[in-house]
Amino acid sequence: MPEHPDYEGFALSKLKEAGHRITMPRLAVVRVLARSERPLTPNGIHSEIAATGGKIDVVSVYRILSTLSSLGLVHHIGSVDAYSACQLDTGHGHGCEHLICTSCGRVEELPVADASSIAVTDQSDKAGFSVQAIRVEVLGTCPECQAEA
Amino acid sequence: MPEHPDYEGFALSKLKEAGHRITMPRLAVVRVLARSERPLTPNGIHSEIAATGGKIDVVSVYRILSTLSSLGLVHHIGSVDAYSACQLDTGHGHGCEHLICTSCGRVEELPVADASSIAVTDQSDKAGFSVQAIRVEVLGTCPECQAEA
DNA sequence: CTCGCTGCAAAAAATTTGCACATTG
DNA sequence: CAATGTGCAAATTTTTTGCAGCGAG
Repeated sequence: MPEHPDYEGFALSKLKEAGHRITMPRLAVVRVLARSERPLTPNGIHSEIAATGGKIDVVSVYRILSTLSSLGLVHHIGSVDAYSACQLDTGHGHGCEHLICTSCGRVEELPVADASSIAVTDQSDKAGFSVQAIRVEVLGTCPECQAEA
Repeated sequence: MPEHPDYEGFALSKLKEAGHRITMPRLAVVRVLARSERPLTPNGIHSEIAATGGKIDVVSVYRILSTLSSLGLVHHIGSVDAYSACQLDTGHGHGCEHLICTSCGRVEELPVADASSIAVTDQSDKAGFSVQAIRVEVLGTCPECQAEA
């Protein structure tokens, strides 16, 4: 049950669109990200690929992540210092919200409903701040983990 | 014009309160953080102290940051991978919002007005998610930098 | 005095860079 | 065939750990 319906296709077309080549290492990274329910570190991605019989250098993982990142295809999640596939159209310039379960580590990605309002709403004295992007990380416990407890 | 009125006093009493000793290295780190308008990396803090004639090992900076962090006295800002002084009372368990100017690097810290509502409001289907903490990073341009442009 | 904290030395981990070769389009 | 991207080796940078001695309370 991949978190992203067709992240692979989505990512590959974005890559092409940006004039990048579809290579095996890139495919491998994209696939691993697509299937992972939790954010992965560069090392995690590398081992994941290795575990699946794939062969790729960690260095390439870094480079590929950086490429994907510039295309908005992955998000670096600060609070856990790892990367997660991102399929939201970042075209509208806002950002997205991550629900991070501190128990199972799973990450849900959601569009920030009304990005700029978060910033502006609660502080009228900061209203002059022009919002380019927003990143929201919500740490907590997902329903499943609550049930287990 | 320190961003934090009396961060030094605030931090020191929090440290004591938690049974920690007030040492010179800790004082130095707290002061640098209090006076910095932008988030600093461990290295940045170290050089800043050195520049002021202070003498401290980077290792200590790491350890001190970790202590301060556990007391909620500093926040690690993911999108810039640096630390910023934090004076908000984190007692209410929510979190805080950072306005980060991508032009000058300055950071404003604000309490998240209605933390859980951010998460719950915009996705009723995720309502089962129990929120422990929220981190919001708003990237954009501050009024001053807009004026300059 | 005593225990916590620091500095120093060193190890471990993470990230970046240079370059020759392989591969995609 | 012509870039572009990869692997490998190695350098850098960042972060962690162990331990003996200093110093705050």
